[in-house]
Amino acid sequence: MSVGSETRRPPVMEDVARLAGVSHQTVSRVLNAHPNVSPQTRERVEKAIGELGYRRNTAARSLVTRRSQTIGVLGSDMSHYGPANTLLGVQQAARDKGYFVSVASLSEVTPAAIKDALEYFMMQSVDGIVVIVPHEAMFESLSTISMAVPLVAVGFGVDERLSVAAVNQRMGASLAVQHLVDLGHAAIAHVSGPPDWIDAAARIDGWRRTLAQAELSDSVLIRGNWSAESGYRAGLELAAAGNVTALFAANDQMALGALRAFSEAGLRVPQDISLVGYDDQPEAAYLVPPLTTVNQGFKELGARCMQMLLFDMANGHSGASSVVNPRLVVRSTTAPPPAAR
Amino acid sequence: MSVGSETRRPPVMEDVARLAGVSHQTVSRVLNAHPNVSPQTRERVEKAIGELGYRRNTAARSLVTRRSQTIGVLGSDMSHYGPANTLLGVQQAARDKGYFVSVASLSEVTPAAIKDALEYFMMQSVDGIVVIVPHEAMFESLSTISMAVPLVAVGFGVDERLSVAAVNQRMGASLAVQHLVDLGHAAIAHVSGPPDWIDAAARIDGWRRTLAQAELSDSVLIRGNWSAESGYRAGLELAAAGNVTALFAANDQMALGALRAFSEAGLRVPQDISLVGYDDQPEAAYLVPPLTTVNQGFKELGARCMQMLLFDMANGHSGASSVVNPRLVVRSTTAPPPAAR
DNA sequence: AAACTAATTGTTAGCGCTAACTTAGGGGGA
DNA sequence: TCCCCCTAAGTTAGCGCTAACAATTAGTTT
Repeated sequence: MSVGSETRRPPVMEDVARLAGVSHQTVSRVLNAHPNVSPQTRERVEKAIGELGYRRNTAARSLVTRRSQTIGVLGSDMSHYGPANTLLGVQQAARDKGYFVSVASLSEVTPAAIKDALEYFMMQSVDGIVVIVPHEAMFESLSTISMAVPLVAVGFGVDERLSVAAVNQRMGASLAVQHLVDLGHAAIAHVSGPPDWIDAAARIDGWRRTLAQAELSDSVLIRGNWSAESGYRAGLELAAAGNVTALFAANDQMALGALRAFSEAGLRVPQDISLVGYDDQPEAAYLVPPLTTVNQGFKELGARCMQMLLFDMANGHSGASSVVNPRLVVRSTTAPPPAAR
Repeated sequence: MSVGSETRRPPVMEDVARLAGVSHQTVSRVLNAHPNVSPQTRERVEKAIGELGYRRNTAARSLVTRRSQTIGVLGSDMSHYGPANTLLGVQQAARDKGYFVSVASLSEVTPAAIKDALEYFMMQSVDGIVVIVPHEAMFESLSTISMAVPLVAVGFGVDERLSVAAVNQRMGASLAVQHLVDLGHAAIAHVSGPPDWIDAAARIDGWRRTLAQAELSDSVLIRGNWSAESGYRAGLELAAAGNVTALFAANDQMALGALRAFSEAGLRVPQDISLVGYDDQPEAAYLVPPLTTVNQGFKELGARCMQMLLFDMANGHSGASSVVNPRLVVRSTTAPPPAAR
C-alpha cells in the first residue's frame, strides 16, 4: 500500500505525453527534433516537459540507439600540465557537442594496463576514444588490438592506421635549438624525456637534425624522465663537465631542475650557460631568470582531437591527421655564449 | 536478405545461454555472482562467455537496475596540481570499485555554470557526484539545488548538510606560520588565494589565528589569485615596503612568483626574507633555493572521497566528513630573521 | 467528386537485461 | 511413506525509449 509521501520515481515520456495530450512517440519526436511535428504540438510538449522537469533516460535511449553519447579519454599522467590541458580541451569540446566524457588514467604504461583501460571503455560502450598517451607501448597496443570504435591518438606521428592530432615536436625542438645556434652557441646539450615517449623521441630528433643542419657536431644527450629532479641531475653533470654553453631541456620542469643545478654550481644563466625549456607552463615566466621555452597549444589540441573524433564517428576511420605548430617564447635564459662576448 | 559478410552485431546474453545450454537468466546469475548456480553450470557459462567474447550491455543493465555505475566528478581548474591529483585518486578508486568516471570542468565558477554541470550529470544519470570546487559559489549552489543523488564535496568545512572530504587547511596554515614564528619571525605576511575559495579563506584564517596565538599583531595580507604572476606582484610590493621578514604564500606557484620578485629586488631568501609555500608540488624541491612548503595528500584525499561516496550511495546521505592532515616540509627558504642573527 | 498526395500523429514491437515468480528435483523429519 | 523445504534451474514481464509501420487528416490533382 503506497503512501503519498513515497519517493516518486522521475517522470517518463509517457507522463509528458499524457500531460500534453499526445502520444509518447510525439514527445520523442519533439526531443529528437524530427521535422514533422506541428508548431503548436511542439510547444505543448515543451511546456509539459518543463512543468514535469522531465529528463530523458539515457540508458533506455542508448539501448535502442546503440550509442552511449560517451567518449572515453585515456591518459597517463594527467597531473602534468600538457595532458591535463589537452583533457580540458577535449572535455569542453565534447560537452559542447552533447557528449559525455569518461576518463581513465594509466598508473603505469604497460601493454596490460592499456588493454585493461581500453577494455574498461568497451564495457562502457563508448562511442569513441581519445588517447593521450604518446608512448611506444601505446602504439604497439593500438596496432594489435583492433578497436571496434573510432579512436584518435594525441601526439603520435602521422600514420595512416591512426587518426592523429599532434603538435609538431620536431619543429618545436628545431625552434629552440636554432634560436641557440643563432645566438652563436656551438655546444648545445639536450636533456630528453624517456625516449620511449614519442614526444621525447621527436624532440631528440629535432635537436639532432637542427644541429646537423648547422653543421655542428653531435653534442651531449642526457636522458631525463620529465621530472625536475632528473633535470637537476643533468644540470649538475653538465656543470661538472663544463663542455657545453647551452642546454635544451625537453620540458619546463627539467629546465627548472637544471636551473637549480647551475645555480648551485655557480654557473650564471644566461651569462655562462643558456637554457631553453619546453611547454611554456604558466610558471615558466616567473622562474629566475624567466625561462625561454616553446609554447604548445594544448587546449587547441584537445579541441581538434574531439573534432577529428566526431568526424571519424560520422564517416568511419579516416586516418587523418591534424598538426598544430608550436611557438618559441624568448625570455631571459638565453644569450650569446661566453666566448662570443 | 543478409549475407555472411555483414557486420555481426556483438553477442548478447541469449547467445551465451544457447552455447552453454542454459537459459539467459542463468547467464545473468553467473555474471552477477548469484549463489544458486552449480559449479559445473557456472563453469560452462564462463567458458561460453570467453569463447564468444561476450560483454554485458551496460545500457540494458542500467535501464533495469536504475543505476549507471557512473560517478560524476566536477572540477574547475583541473590543470592545477591539487585538483588534478585529487581527480586521479577518485578515478583510480572508482575504477577499482567498478565505477565509471565522468568528468566535467567548469571554465568559470558561477552558479549558472555549476547548475549546468550538475544538470549534465543528471542527464547522464550518474549514481553519485564528487565536487572538487571548493568555492563559495559552489556552497550556495549545493544548498539551493537539492540533489537526487549522493554527493561528496572536497575541501569544504564540516557541515551536516554535506558529506565532506578535506585537508585541514587551517592546520596546514598553522604549521607553516608556526614554523616561522618558531624561527623568530614577528612580521609574517600572507599572499592568499582569492578569498571566495574556501581553501584560501581557511588558510587566511589559520595564518591569523596562529599569529594571534603567538601574540603577534596582524601583519600584511595581500590577495593573490593562485598564479605565479600574482605572487610576483605581491613579492615586489613586500620588497618595496620592507616591513616584513617572512612571507607565507597560499600555494607553491605564488611562492615561486614571490621568489623571483625577491631576487629582482635584491632580497636574499632565506637570509633577508623567509618564504613558505603550500601544496608541495614536485617542483618545490627544485626551486632556488628549495622551497619550504606544506604537503597535502591529494591522491589520498581522492581515494577517501570515493570511499565516502560509496558509503553514502549504499546508506543514504551521511553528512560525514573525513579530514586529512597536512604536513610541513622544511627545506631551504626559511631561516631566522635578519635581526635575530 | 473520386483518388491520390503529403503532413502529422498514433500503435506496435523490440533493444538486452534483471527481478520476481514458477517449476522440477532431491534430501530430511514426522 | 508422505509432506515440507531447500536448491537449481527456467519463464515471464517489464525498464523507457526509438524505429518502423499504420492511421488519420487536410490539401491537391484529375
